[in-house]
Formats: sequence, C-alpha cells, structure tokens
Amino acid sequence: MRYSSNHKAQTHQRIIKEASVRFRRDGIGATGLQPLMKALDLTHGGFYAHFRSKGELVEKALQAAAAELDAHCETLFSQERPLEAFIDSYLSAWHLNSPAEGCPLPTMSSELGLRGQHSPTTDAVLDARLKQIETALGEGQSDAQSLVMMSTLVGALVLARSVEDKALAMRIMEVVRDSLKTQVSEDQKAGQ
Amino acid sequence: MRYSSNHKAQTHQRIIKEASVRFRRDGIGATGLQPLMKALDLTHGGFYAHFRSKGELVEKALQAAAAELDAHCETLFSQERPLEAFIDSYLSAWHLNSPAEGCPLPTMSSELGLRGQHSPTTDAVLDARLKQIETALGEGQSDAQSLVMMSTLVGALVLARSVEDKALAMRIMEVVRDSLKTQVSEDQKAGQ
DNA sequence: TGTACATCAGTGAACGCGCGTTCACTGATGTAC
DNA sequence: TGTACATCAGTGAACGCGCGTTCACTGATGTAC
Repeated sequence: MRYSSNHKAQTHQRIIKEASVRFRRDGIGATGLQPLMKALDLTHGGFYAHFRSKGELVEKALQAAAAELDAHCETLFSQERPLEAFIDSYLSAWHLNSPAEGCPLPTMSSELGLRGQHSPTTDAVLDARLKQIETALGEGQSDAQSLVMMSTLVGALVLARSVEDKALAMRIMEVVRDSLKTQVSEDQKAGQ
Repeated sequence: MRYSSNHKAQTHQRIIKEASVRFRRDGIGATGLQPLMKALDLTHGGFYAHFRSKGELVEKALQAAAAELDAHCETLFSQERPLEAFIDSYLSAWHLNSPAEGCPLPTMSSELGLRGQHSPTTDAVLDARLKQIETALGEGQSDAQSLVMMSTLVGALVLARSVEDKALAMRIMEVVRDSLKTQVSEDQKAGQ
C-alpha cells in the first residue's frame, strides 16, 4: 500500500518516539524490536525500511530524548531562578517515577558506556546539559561547578530510583536538592 | 563423581565470584549462565545444583560484591584522613577502568531498579556504604551529608564511565574529587 | 476523464542464535559390611 | 584389609522462547498516457 508523501516520515518519528520511551523505561537490551513495532500497530519486518539496525535506532532515540529534554530545560532556564528551577525539576517526584520521559543519562548511559558501544552521542547529550548549566551559573563561575552539579543530580536520581524504600528515595532527593540550592546561592553571593 | 567434603562449597563460591565480576562488567541481562559456567570449566546444567535461579545468583553476587567493597573500605577508613582516602579511591583511574571489581552501585543499581526486580539487597548495599561515611564524618554531622556525598560519587563515576572522551572522564573525576574534599575540610572546620 | 503501470511502506514467515531451565544420566569417592 | 553399594556434583542433550535480521511478497496510491 502506498501512503501520502509524509506518511513514512511520520512512522519514522513514531518509532523513534516509542523507542526513546522504552529504552529509558526498560533498558536498551530488554527492549525488543518486535514488541516495539507491535505497540505501534506495525509488523517487525517493516523496521528495516526505516533503520539499518537496532544500533542506529538507539542513536536516534537518544538524540530525540536529548532534544526533548533540551526543550524542557529551555523553559526552565528562562525563569527567574533558572538553576533552582532546574534542580527542583531534576529531583522531583515526577522525574523519580517517570524514567521513560526523563533525562536519558541515569537510565541509558550505563548501558551505553559498559559495552563497547560508546557512541559520541552520549558525550553530546552530556555536553549540551553542561553548557546550559554553565550559562545559568553566569560569568565568573568555572565549568567545574556544572560538572559537580550534574554528577550530583545524576547520582541522586540513580540512587533514589534503585532503592526499594520509597521514603528513602524521597529523602535522597530532598537532601541533595537542599544541598545544591544552598551551594548555588552561596556561590552567587561570593560571585557578586 | 563425588568430591571432597568442601568441594561443592568451593565451586559455589567460584560461581558467585565470577558472576559478581561479570554482572558488574557486562550487566546482568547481558551475562549468560552458559558462558559463565564455561569460564569456570563447568557445564551449564550443573548451575541448578547450586542456585534455584539466575535471580538468586544476582542476589548472592551483589552481596558478595558489597562484602568485598566493605572490606576494602575498612582499610581506607582506618587511615589518617578516612574520607579523603575514600573519595580518592572511589574516583580513581583504577575504579574508572575496573567496573568488574569496583562498587556495584553505578553498574548494577540501574538494572536492578528499572525492572520490577527491586530487591531489598540494593537498599542494604547503599545503607552499608552510608553508615561507613557517617561514622567517618564524625559526630555532629547529619547523615544528609553522606547521602549527598554518595550521590555525587556515584553520579561522577557513572558519567565518567559513559563518556567516550577519556580526558573528559578524568576531568569529571578530578573536579568532583576536589570539590568533595574541599567541602569535607570546610565541614570539619565548622564542626570544631 | 479513464485505464495501465510503477512505486514502495508495510507484511509475515523464516533464518540462526543464545537465553534460562529441566532432566535422565555418569562415575569417582565415602561408607558399610 | 577387601568388596559392594549409596551418594551426589557435575554432564550434556533437549525444552520452548524471544531475539535481531532477511526476504519474497502485497496492494493502495501516485503517475503516465
């Protein structure tokens, strides 16, 4: 069956979108192409009309997730207290329970890093995030601070998501949130 | 063939040891029982004379890795500057390149947390690590600081391991190491 | 405007493969007589 | 001390399953005449 001119491009994007959700939620290895295509009311055979391999889809899905997050961060960083908004958003109950729609770093980076897979895309995602934080930190602040902040945010989310005790998970996020915000305001005072 | 009385216990431990290495190095899902047993010059069928399932091995391997790390931390925490030694050790070039023998939190927790697997063992591993840090922090310090420190350490290692740029990886570890050590010495001054 | 044809996104069976798990079996050793 | 037997850690073939990937095919639509 032949479809309207932009039909294929639409399907292409639907596959990427669904993959970016499943890779973050279930992991890359645990996500099968067959169930993925079935969820979109397609058959698995058609996959290879869109991508050369699962690996190519991983790249595209990671880029899509990063772009999604970039857009979300744009709105946060245009607020009055950009860094506080970013911290609150990153360590929120919503982000804790929505790995499928959140930052790909805590969920996908370990699976991409451990294997020989090591794509340049992971570096690009992290770079983009760091650049945004640096800009928000303002002048006079070294980029070292953004590396420390990003490490703390990612680590807190990884730990909070991995513990079974929900109260502990919330406590991890709360104390890290407070600590980072205190540090930011102190740095801003010192910078003035 | 029947073996000497402690032979089975020895094999049992060998399986756990090899699994704790492979789970951390390759991930739990990507580690097959067949190759694992073959590496120990055993056949895969014998596995079920030792463990009820792969899941049980995951638990035992995680516990073994945690115990190993506990022992290593004991020696660090008996040094003159226990926290500095712990930070340097956690964010060392060796730890960056040796996930198989290092802390199981950065490598295994995401895989354990994402699925419905969520075993109480993960919580126990984190708890043990936190307890050690709290003790080293000394009296008057809240356990909030140990949560923040552990988050930062885990996050830094996850990020450093996931980026392709080796120089960036070393830089992440370096700036986080410096930041944490500065904070520790400041806290100790304030605590006196 | 009506018909013949080419296109190609998507179909669905099939490929080899490795997975976790089961099970009837082996055979060297410890134990009983 | 010598023989018969029971034990049981480990063997290796087989199970069903889902994986990533390939490929000959379909059939609705856009295009050419």
